[in-house]
Amino acid sequence: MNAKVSSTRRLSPEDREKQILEGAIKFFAEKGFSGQTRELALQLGITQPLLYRYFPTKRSLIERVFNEVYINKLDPVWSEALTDRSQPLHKRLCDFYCNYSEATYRNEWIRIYMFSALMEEPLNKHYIGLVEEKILAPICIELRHYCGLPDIDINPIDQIELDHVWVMHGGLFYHAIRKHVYRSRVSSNFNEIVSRAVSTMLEGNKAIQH
Amino acid sequence: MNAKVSSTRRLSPEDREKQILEGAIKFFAEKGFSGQTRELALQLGITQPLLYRYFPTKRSLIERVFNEVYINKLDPVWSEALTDRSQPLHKRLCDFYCNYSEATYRNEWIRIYMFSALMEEPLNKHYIGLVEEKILAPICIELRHYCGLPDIDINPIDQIELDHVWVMHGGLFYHAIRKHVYRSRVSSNFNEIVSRAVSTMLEGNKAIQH
DNA sequence: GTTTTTATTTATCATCTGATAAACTGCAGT
DNA sequence: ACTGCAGTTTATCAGATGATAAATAAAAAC
Repeated sequence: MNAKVSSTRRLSPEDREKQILEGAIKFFAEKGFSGQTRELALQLGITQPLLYRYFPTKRSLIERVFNEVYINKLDPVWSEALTDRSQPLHKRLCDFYCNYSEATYRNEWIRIYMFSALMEEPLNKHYIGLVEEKILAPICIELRHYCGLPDIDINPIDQIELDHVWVMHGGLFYHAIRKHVYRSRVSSNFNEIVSRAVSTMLEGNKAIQH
Repeated sequence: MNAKVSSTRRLSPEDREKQILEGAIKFFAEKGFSGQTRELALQLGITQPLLYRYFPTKRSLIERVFNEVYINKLDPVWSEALTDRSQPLHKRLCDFYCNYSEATYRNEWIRIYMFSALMEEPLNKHYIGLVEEKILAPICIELRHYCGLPDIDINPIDQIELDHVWVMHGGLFYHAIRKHVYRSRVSSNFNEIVSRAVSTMLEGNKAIQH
């Protein structure tokens, strides 16, 4: 039954580093950053000092984990597609959340993100800024256009407007939190959830016209 | 400037226990449960072994923290008021989230909740069950009635329907996560956010009638 | 005022934990 | 087959960390 877990064979430095990094992602996603190097090594089937041949400190390994998980996961094409008015807004939003969720609503991504946020890692604030600038502000603008409200040139987007869009965005993100952090039973058909949430948001906003 | 922090005076056991418990709530909310007893003691202005006179183990202190923060925070009156059809649903939902958020969208509550969820504490699953049963399922029922859809007796509430309501609920909860976990700047006028989210949700659902 | 009680501190333990150094071993080059 | 390089392990350290026992001191009891 494959009892030998890719055991203590000699690997090339590149392979070993990659193996450690990927193992560390899984490990820290599960245990948080206070997880211990010995337990990580055990899980990798190597000895603990070997980690220090590839990463000078535990902290440096954690920072490599951040890079690996968060670098270049937001494709700028997606946010450009958000503003392509040749497509109906409902479709644009559904497509966007389909792509976005596939990239980020993953177990390791979500859990490491929450751990890092609780630990006040700068990663979090940086990422939030990106989300507001590249995703939520564009959605606000498109939403105004959809509802026939004044353009951004007339009055700029304010905090209340941004927070209103955050409710849908956060609500969808929260689906991933429920799945990967709470480990609740959630409906697997996420596209259906997105489609309903987007429809409701669009029709609701059109109806109430604040 | 009150440099002496309620210093090393002798306190009655009740007062000391209360002081430790309240300090522990603040402390663990900030550092997570891997925060160290010596640092907690320092923050309280007492020595570390004194903690062990009042709590046999660190774990027992953590469990007292859970009790203190989460016991009886959900007033059953709120969920009853949700189903009182003599009031318009919009008002009922706004009132509910106003009360609910005041009780739970607090720094210590939110942060300890996220820490405990990531650590797979049973607290979390228990609480989620309560939310679905006492809050979200009733909202689903009221929403059907509001939209003129078939009653619960005809077809029961399914996972998709629950998840749809979770999007608004989670979106509002996520506001508190942004504030207390991410520590982002959020608009302070939460009632306005709630009112808009509820209006949008109600009108949107009426409009699309899935 | 003396004694007793008990809240609190000091001193300390055993284990854990990140990190280092030296020994070992598989493999490439000759 | 021998040699040397480099990937890996064993042994170990120093400081941290949860927990305990004995000593101290403030308040209560007499």
